[in-house]
Amino acid sequence: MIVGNGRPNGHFTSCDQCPLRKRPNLREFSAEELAFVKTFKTDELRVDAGASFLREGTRSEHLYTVLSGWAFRYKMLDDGRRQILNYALPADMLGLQGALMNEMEHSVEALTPLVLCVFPRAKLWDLYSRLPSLAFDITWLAAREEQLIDEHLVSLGRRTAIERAAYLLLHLFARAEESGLVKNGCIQFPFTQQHLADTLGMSLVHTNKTLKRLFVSKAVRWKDRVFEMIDRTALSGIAGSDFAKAHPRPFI
Amino acid sequence: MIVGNGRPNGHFTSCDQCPLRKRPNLREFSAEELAFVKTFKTDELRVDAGASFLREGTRSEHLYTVLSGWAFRYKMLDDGRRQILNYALPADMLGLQGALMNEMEHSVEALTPLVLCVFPRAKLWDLYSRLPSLAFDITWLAAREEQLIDEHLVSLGRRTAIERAAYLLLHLFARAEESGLVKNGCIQFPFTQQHLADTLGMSLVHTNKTLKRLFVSKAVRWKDRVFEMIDRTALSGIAGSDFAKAHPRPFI
DNA sequence: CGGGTTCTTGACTAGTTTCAAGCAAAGTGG
DNA sequence: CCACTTTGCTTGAAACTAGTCAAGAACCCG
Repeated sequence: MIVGNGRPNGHFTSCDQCPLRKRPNLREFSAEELAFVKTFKTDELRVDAGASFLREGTRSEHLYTVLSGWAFRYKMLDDGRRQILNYALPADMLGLQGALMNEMEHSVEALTPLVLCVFPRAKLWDLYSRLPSLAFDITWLAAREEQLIDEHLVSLGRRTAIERAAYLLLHLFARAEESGLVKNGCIQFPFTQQHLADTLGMSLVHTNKTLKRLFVSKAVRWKDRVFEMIDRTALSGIAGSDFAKAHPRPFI
Repeated sequence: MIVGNGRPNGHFTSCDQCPLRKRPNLREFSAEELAFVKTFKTDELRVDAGASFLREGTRSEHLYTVLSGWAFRYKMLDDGRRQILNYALPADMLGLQGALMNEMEHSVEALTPLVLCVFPRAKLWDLYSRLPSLAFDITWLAAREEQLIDEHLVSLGRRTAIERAAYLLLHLFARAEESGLVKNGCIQFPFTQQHLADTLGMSLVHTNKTLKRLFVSKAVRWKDRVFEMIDRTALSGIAGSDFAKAHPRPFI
């Protein structure tokens, strides 16, 4: 396994022209907020796919926001069993836990090449005392993350294998869509089946067989790393539920 | 199922003499914080065991802190399958999600008779703008809740039935201990096996058989609603991991 | 064109649910 | 105070679901 190997970055996207700001579902900053965030962001980090840049048991000096790419949060048991907790896409915040608690209780690995905004944990208190609106946003992001995991917990605890798989695909697709990564129903999918298996809490073999059952239903296609949503309604039917339209959300 | 039926309460524990404040692991308030919290708490609510006082899909006008008793957060699928997400004990905050998002995405039910401090959601913004230290605490509480669920997710996804059961008992015992509910290794346990089954993501029957396997190992005893931890090390061994000593924590 | 990773498949085994039934304790009402 | 009902716990057997093992195919990279 590759150890986190971020390297500092020559150029540096200014928050003024943050590409995420253009997204319609992200809330706008006030001038004051923008000014603060510009000082809050001290660096930009690029991480190779497969590298873990936050690790369970370590303290993190920083908070990150994903600028581009996919990452995933995971935990490992001593004997190597891995559980993927959730995925992170552009505008998602990572490492908050390490900034608030003493140590990270999970690791984060880049699934694709990743660009991150770096915020020093030391300035977090500044943010809370000077920009309550941003403090509120951070709490909002933490609450939303919890909500996603709650839903995931229901899947692992109470959904059947095929419901679970369908639900996960629906979830990932919806989030990718929110991030503008979907082009006429298609999306570049960076997962291996092992990733999905470790997310679904199933073995690789059983995941493979379950996905195959899903594919014969013709609701989705997944070939050569490209995932296509063909019949979302059908997939929702298999999953047993669908997602509410995403509300506007904050980011930092 | 009983609908939330809290009734207003004649007497009202003042924050000055909050019984939780005495607990050594809870952080002390400054005079300013205490003064604010006294105005923040507008009511006290008593809920009968078995009543759901927060419900998925509704908006909650309030935030709650558990003063005494046990509650649990859960989600239900359309066909009645239930997944318990986590438990709440004294000093834990509930309903934060509803205060930040539009609607609750889970329900909360009282497991025992419950006493709750009531905070109006409308004043939350006040708190964020005037008391950044408390805002920080709320974020901390949200992050901790997420951490607990992360761990639970690992259990459901990657632990075997007996590891899962052992881990859950260890978890519940540790939290009860933190709350001062344990007296020489014994604790009044308000769960039925159905609760544990819905937490562990297993059927009632299999939960029963798994617990039995645990009991013959003599690491724990559970008779007549009293749970006794006999050999914590042995139980940790079965679970495959134990808990770090709890750090001091905030509450509101 | 290797050599590695990822995907697929079948056969077998282990783990889990479902069904069904019985028992014990606690609560209810005549 | 005693049927009677309800709730929770326990057990065994049968059916089903998921994991493990093993091996081959497909794909990707240098």
